[in-house]
Amino acid sequence: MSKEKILKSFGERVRELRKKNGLSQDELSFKANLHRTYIGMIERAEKNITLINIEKIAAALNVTIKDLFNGS
Amino acid sequence: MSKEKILKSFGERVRELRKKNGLSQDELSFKANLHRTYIGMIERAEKNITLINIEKIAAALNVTIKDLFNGS
DNA sequence: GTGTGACTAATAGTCCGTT
DNA sequence: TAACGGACTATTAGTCACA
Repeated sequence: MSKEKILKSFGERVRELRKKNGLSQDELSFKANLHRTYIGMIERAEKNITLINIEKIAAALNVTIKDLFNGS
Repeated sequence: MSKEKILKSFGERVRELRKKNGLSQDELSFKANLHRTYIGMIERAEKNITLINIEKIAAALNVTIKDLFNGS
Protein backbone atom coordinates (compact mmCIF):
# COMPACT_ATOMS: atom_id res chain seq x y z
CA MET A 1 0.00 0.00 0.00
CA SER A 2 1.44 3.36 -0.99
CA LYS A 3 2.06 6.15 1.47
CA GLU A 4 -0.55 8.40 -0.04
CA LYS A 5 -3.15 5.68 0.02
CA ILE A 6 -2.65 4.82 3.63
CA LEU A 7 -3.25 8.41 4.67
CA LYS A 8 -6.17 8.71 2.31
CA SER A 9 -7.88 5.59 3.52
CA PHE A 10 -7.26 6.61 7.11
CA GLY A 11 -8.82 10.01 6.49
CA GLU A 12 -11.80 8.49 4.79
CA ARG A 13 -12.27 6.11 7.66
CA VAL A 14 -12.21 8.98 10.16
CA ARG A 15 -14.78 10.87 8.13
CA GLU A 16 -16.96 7.81 7.83
CA LEU A 17 -16.91 7.15 11.57
CA ARG A 18 -17.37 10.83 12.39
CA LYS A 19 -20.52 11.01 10.30
CA LYS A 20 -21.74 7.72 11.70
CA ASN A 21 -21.52 9.37 15.11
CA GLY A 22 -23.39 12.39 13.81
CA LEU A 23 -20.53 14.77 14.54
CA SER A 24 -19.26 17.81 12.67
CA GLN A 25 -15.52 18.36 12.30
CA ASP A 26 -15.92 21.06 14.90
CA GLU A 27 -17.60 18.75 17.39
CA LEU A 28 -15.08 15.98 16.85
CA SER A 29 -12.19 18.40 17.26
CA PHE A 30 -13.63 19.41 20.60
CA LYS A 31 -13.98 15.83 21.79
CA ALA A 32 -10.50 14.91 20.59
CA ASN A 33 -8.90 18.08 21.90
CA LEU A 34 -7.56 18.95 18.46
CA HIS A 35 -8.12 21.97 16.25
CA ARG A 36 -11.08 22.02 13.88
CA THR A 37 -8.98 22.62 10.79
CA TYR A 38 -6.60 19.88 11.82
CA ILE A 39 -9.38 17.30 11.70
CA GLY A 40 -10.16 18.50 8.20
CA MET A 41 -6.53 18.14 7.16
CA ILE A 42 -6.45 14.57 8.44
CA GLU A 43 -9.64 13.68 6.60
CA ARG A 44 -8.17 15.14 3.42
CA ALA A 45 -4.92 13.22 3.98
CA GLU A 46 -2.84 16.40 4.14
CA LYS A 47 -1.01 15.45 7.31
CA ASN A 48 0.99 12.42 8.23
CA ILE A 49 -0.66 11.99 11.60
CA THR A 50 1.25 10.70 14.61
CA LEU A 51 0.25 7.82 16.84
CA ILE A 52 -0.75 10.04 19.76
CA ASN A 53 -3.26 11.91 17.64
CA ILE A 54 -4.53 8.71 16.06
CA GLU A 55 -5.32 7.56 19.58
CA LYS A 56 -7.04 10.85 20.44
CA ILE A 57 -9.30 10.55 17.43
CA ALA A 58 -10.04 6.90 18.11
CA ALA A 59 -11.07 7.74 21.66
CA ALA A 60 -13.25 10.62 20.49
CA LEU A 61 -15.00 8.30 18.06
CA ASN A 62 -15.45 5.63 20.71
CA VAL A 63 -13.49 3.05 18.75
CA THR A 64 -10.15 1.32 19.13
CA ILE A 65 -7.12 2.18 17.04
CA LYS A 66 -7.56 -1.13 15.27
CA ASP A 67 -11.05 -0.08 14.26
CA LEU A 68 -9.59 2.89 12.43
CA PHE A 69 -7.77 0.45 10.16
CA ASN A 70 -10.63 -1.92 9.60
CA GLY A 71 -11.40 -1.74 5.93
CA SER A 72 -14.39 0.51 5.52
CA MET B 1 -5.23 4.58 27.43
CA SER B 2 -2.60 7.19 28.22
CA LYS B 3 -0.29 8.62 25.60
CA GLU B 4 2.77 7.09 27.15
CA LYS B 5 1.16 3.68 27.31
CA ILE B 6 0.08 3.68 23.71
CA LEU B 7 3.63 4.38 22.56
CA LYS B 8 5.04 1.87 25.00
CA SER B 9 2.72 -0.92 23.98
CA PHE B 10 3.37 -0.13 20.34
CA GLY B 11 7.11 -0.28 20.87
CA GLU B 12 6.86 -3.53 22.74
CA ARG B 13 4.76 -4.99 19.98
CA VAL B 14 7.32 -3.97 17.37
CA ARG B 15 10.09 -5.54 19.40
CA GLU B 16 8.09 -8.71 19.85
CA LEU B 17 7.38 -9.08 16.15
CA ARG B 18 10.92 -8.12 15.19
CA LYS B 19 12.37 -10.88 17.34
CA LYS B 20 9.76 -13.31 16.11
CA ASN B 21 11.09 -12.60 12.64
CA GLY B 22 14.64 -13.10 13.85
CA LEU B 23 15.73 -9.59 12.91
CA SER B 24 18.12 -7.18 14.62
CA GLN B 25 17.15 -3.50 14.90
CA ASP B 26 19.67 -2.86 12.17
CA GLU B 27 18.14 -5.41 9.84
CA LEU B 28 14.63 -4.15 10.46
CA SER B 29 15.69 -0.58 9.86
CA PHE B 30 17.10 -1.63 6.52
CA LYS B 31 13.93 -3.45 5.49
CA ALA B 32 11.73 -0.59 6.63
CA ASN B 33 13.94 2.09 5.12
CA LEU B 34 14.27 3.84 8.46
CA HIS B 35 17.31 4.77 10.46
CA ARG B 36 18.93 2.24 12.79
CA THR B 37 18.69 4.43 15.87
CA TYR B 38 15.11 5.33 15.10
CA ILE B 39 13.90 1.75 15.45
CA GLY B 40 15.47 1.65 18.89
CA MET B 41 13.75 4.89 19.86
CA ILE B 42 10.39 3.52 18.77
CA GLU B 43 10.85 0.33 20.74
CA ARG B 44 11.77 2.39 23.81
CA ALA B 45 8.72 4.63 23.23
CA GLU B 46 10.83 7.74 22.88
CA LYS B 47 9.26 8.94 19.66
CA ASN B 48 5.69 9.60 18.60
CA ILE B 49 5.78 7.71 15.31
CA THR B 50 3.84 8.89 12.25
CA LEU B 51 1.36 6.80 10.29
CA ILE B 52 3.60 6.47 7.25
CA ASN B 53 6.35 4.93 9.36
CA ILE B 54 3.91 2.69 11.18
CA GLU B 55 3.02 1.32 7.77
CA LYS B 56 6.70 0.94 6.79
CA ILE B 57 7.38 -1.09 9.91
CA ALA B 58 4.27 -3.19 9.43
CA ALA B 59 5.36 -3.99 5.88
CA ALA B 60 8.88 -4.83 6.99
CA LEU B 61 7.49 -7.20 9.58
CA ASN B 62 5.09 -8.78 7.11
CA VAL B 63 2.03 -7.85 9.10
CA THR B 64 -0.86 -5.42 8.70
CA ILE B 65 -1.13 -2.18 10.63
CA LYS B 66 -3.96 -3.72 12.59
CA ASP B 67 -1.62 -6.51 13.68
CA LEU B 68 0.63 -3.92 15.27
CA PHE B 69 -2.22 -3.01 17.60
CA ASN B 70 -3.35 -6.50 18.41
CA GLY B 71 -2.78 -6.83 22.10
CA SER B 72 0.26 -8.98 22.56
C1' DG C 1 -19.92 23.42 8.30
C1' DT C 2 -15.75 22.92 5.66
C1' DG C 3 -11.49 24.04 2.64
C1' DT C 4 -7.30 26.52 2.23
C1' DG C 5 -2.80 29.16 2.54
C1' DA C 6 0.22 30.90 5.60
C1' DC C 7 2.62 30.81 9.57
C1' DT C 8 5.58 29.57 14.23
C1' DA C 9 6.77 26.19 17.67
C1' DA C 10 7.62 21.70 18.37
C1' DT C 11 9.16 17.30 17.32
C1' DA C 12 10.01 13.52 13.93
C1' DG C 13 13.70 11.43 11.96
C1' DT C 14 18.84 11.18 10.41
C1' DC C 15 23.66 10.91 11.17
C1' DC C 16 27.76 10.98 13.67
C1' DG C 17 29.78 8.59 17.40
C1' DT C 18 30.59 6.15 22.35
C1' DT C 19 29.37 2.90 25.84
C1' DT D 1 23.56 -6.28 19.38
C1' DA D 2 21.49 -2.54 21.42
C1' DA D 3 21.28 1.87 24.37
C1' DC D 4 22.32 6.37 24.36
C1' DG D 5 24.28 11.25 23.18
C1' DG D 6 24.53 15.69 20.60
C1' DA D 7 23.67 18.06 16.65
C1' DC D 8 21.33 18.62 12.80
C1' DT D 9 17.36 19.00 8.92
C1' DA D 10 12.72 17.90 7.45
C1' DT D 11 8.20 17.61 8.70
C1' DT D 12 4.25 17.75 11.74
C1' DA D 13 1.42 20.13 15.30
C1' DG D 14 -1.43 23.54 15.96
C1' DT D 15 -3.63 28.03 15.03
C1' DC D 16 -5.58 31.89 12.26
C1' DA D 17 -8.22 34.78 8.93
C1' DC D 18 -10.83 34.26 5.12
C1' DA D 19 -13.17 32.15 1.36
